[in-house]
Amino acid sequence: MFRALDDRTRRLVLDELVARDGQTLFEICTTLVTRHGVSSTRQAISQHLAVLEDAGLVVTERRGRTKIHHFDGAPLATIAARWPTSREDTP
Amino acid sequence: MFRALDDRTRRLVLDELVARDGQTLFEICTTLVTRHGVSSTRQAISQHLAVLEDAGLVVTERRGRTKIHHFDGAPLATIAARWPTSREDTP
DNA sequence: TTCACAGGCAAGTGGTCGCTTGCCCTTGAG
DNA sequence: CTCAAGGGCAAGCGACCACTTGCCTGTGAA
Repeated sequence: MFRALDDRTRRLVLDELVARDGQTLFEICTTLVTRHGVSSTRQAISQHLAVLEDAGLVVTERRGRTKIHHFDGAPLATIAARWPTSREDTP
Repeated sequence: MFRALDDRTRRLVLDELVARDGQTLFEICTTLVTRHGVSSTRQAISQHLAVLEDAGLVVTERRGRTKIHHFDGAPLATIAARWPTSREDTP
């Protein structure tokens, strides 16, 4: 999961899915190109989505011949559970 | 900072600093070897600490000829600020 | 002052990552 | 049925990363 976050494009994909949940692959491609300055092939985005998916940050849902992508922030909780995020350890 | 988290050894270093704050380089090396199964050179750990330091996750403090390392979880807050960690977005 | 200790700098190397290219499979529309 | 749309699989390539090796710089103790 930490590897999934270590990429600017993947973080932008997460941003986009948080902004508009339930997008398809092509929608993500176009919004990434237009809104953010990302110019990548469809395959690149597809591989990024695969990494995000098996990191648990993105859950997919087949809908006919399209594939809907949803954001899931649950894995991020392991970060806050592992290290103290702020000054709350020994006050 | 995301790159700093994308490494098992660096995450273990953070664990060690959370467990016992204010260790030197050699202390971190020995505790990493004894407590966790890490076998790395001193140079490797030094480079890891450098990455963690300029990610802001570790702050150093020169004390004579030794260097004390402190953990700082403040940069982790940017993660929770950027994406919803749990189901709190649109309830 | 002298010397051992804690740490830093720099180059080289094997491995992994991100991206591209090319081809294929499944599904819904006509 | 026919065929184009949405997406997946796999190989190849360039670039970055983690680690090692070797040498060097300050600093405190004897």
